[in-house]
Amino acid sequence: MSEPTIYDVAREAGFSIKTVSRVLNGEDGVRPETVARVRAAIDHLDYHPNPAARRLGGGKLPTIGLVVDSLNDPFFGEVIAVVERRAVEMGMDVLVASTGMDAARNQSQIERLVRRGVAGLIVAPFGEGQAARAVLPDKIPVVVIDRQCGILDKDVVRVTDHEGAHEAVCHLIAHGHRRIAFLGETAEFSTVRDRLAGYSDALLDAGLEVDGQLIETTCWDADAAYPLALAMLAPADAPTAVFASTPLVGLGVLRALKRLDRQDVALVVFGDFPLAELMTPPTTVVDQQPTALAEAAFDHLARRLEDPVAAVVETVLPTRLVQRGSGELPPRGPR
Amino acid sequence: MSEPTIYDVAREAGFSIKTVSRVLNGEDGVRPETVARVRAAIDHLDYHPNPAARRLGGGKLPTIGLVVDSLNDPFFGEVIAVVERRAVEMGMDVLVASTGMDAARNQSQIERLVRRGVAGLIVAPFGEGQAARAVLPDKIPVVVIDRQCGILDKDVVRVTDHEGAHEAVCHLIAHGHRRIAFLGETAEFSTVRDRLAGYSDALLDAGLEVDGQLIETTCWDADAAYPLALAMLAPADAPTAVFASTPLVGLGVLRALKRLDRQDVALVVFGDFPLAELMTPPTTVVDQQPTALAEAAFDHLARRLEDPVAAVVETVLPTRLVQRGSGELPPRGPR
DNA sequence: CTGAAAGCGCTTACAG
DNA sequence: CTGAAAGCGCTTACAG
Repeated sequence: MSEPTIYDVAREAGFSIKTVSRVLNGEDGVRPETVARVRAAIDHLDYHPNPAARRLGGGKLPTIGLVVDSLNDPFFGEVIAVVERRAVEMGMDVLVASTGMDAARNQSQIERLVRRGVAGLIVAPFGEGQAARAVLPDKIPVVVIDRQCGILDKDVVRVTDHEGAHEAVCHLIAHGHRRIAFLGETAEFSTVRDRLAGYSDALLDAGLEVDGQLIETTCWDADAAYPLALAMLAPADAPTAVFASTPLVGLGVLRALKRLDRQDVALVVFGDFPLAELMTPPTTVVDQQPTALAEAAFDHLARRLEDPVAAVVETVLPTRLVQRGSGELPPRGPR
Repeated sequence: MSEPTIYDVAREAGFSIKTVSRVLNGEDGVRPETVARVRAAIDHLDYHPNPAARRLGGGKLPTIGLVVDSLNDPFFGEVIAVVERRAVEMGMDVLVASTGMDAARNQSQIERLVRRGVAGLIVAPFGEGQAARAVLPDKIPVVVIDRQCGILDKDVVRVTDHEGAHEAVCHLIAHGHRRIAFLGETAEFSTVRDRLAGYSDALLDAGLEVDGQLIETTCWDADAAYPLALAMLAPADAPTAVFASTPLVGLGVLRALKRLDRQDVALVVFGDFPLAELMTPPTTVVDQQPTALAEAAFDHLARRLEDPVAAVVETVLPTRLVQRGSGELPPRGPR
């Protein structure tokens, strides 16, 4: 009728509940024969430990908390999908929380998940250095994804922002472009700063000047990026190429290009997005490989769940330039 | 140091823990003055009830379970975002689970969430009639979204699949099309069957024949849809318009059109998708308004959380034809 | 209107 | 290698 408990398993196996608990938690110092008998009872009764009781007794929930900017975003959508699949494979589940890029909400969401008793956290952090670090708990494993935010004492999994941007801009330069715009969200984000640095370094490496007029770092989202992209691209002396530091900004640029009915402006977007291949021309991107990033993040969390004092590691995954057409356009002639 | 408990609140307020519990659960029969004193103590100590203890005592977790086909899907991404926002607003959190369109996994995911003790469930069901119904729990509120699957004793929130498809196909007919293809996933889905019926009825209403050659219902996903769409559109006597029953199928069609370098085939997709407006021509869609659907689903769940025996309701939200260009193309001439 | 008691199903700390 | 006891922080069922 009702769910079997640890007492039912103990009775069935002929041992005390403590021994069942030992088997459940993989503690050693139990005779193999005993382990087998307990396992058999567990299987026979289809017993599942009660997570609430386990939690109350002093353990953690078999649950991973995932904190991201936004839940309806293709990049984080991939991350959520991978984390959930991996979690379920090991019998855990996933509590999701979004920050909406708000510092206060970021903090309250993390506190809520910790209070719930999640066993570990995967977080796309928010803020800078001490502020970003301070809201992360120390009692449970935390893996930081996407951006480092100056956090040095947690595992971090991110991509080569500087190198990826550098490669993209070198690519545009190699195709003949000299006036290349940079459009990004606020430079509050370390990822945006890194990508901007990669952009600047690529220009300097090629002996080109970094023109502040061609740099826009207030494109909070696609709606904000659209008018800024329009303003950047409308003039007669507009740049011949654009580097968009995120898909959202890229979307704003694409809308502006559509509005201007221009298909001759070269474009590379940092971050792949669905339907990029269906744009006209198809959009060249720097692929962040969110699936690989999420897999790596989960690997690190699983490792730290087993060994909480493992050395802190920073994993920097390579990006991949995906040439689809828009990044290979030559500079247009003067109009 | 450690978190305050109900005993701390009781001591601070000068009442027993039972009275604190009453205030916490909004039970009536407590003097207003007492409520105020307890509330003040709660605020003063920044007390948060321990969910695990509450659960173990016999209550439910302050948690909503959300079960969908896939977590990285624009439609469900919107649903997840809305559900999480609403849940957090009422102090609850969200466990997500994906089924991958697999019946066994669907069942195990639901069982897992129920075992965890979620207070309620929002489910995009899977299967048909008795099979779909059987896996849903009866002890907690369940709201079914997107498709009914013959489930009659649970709240359902879905859209006008038949009418939306009917309107879309009438729209194509009004623009002069006579040979209109239907591309959909398996007819196992009631939504696909409803949309197919809407398609057929629109043709019949216009005195047109329903040609089985123009109906394809084995486009499981975008990769499967692509070759099927290619085969459908390549011949000289190909249909002049396509109705795609989901965004995934629409994506396959768009790829095929790109491959064939054709911009003269009319297209309406059931379900909006990001960047539809950036296609060439921009894609006309039947908008399912996932945000409104998710809001309605949450409203129903919240209602049923308060009143578990409320009458079962089926909510059918209207769709909205969004004309962007691809659905307004005239039939091309013979080649 | 308020409270004392028992119990939910585990875990930790201690014995043997 | 195994177990008896206490306790985690709530809730339900029962009193008064």
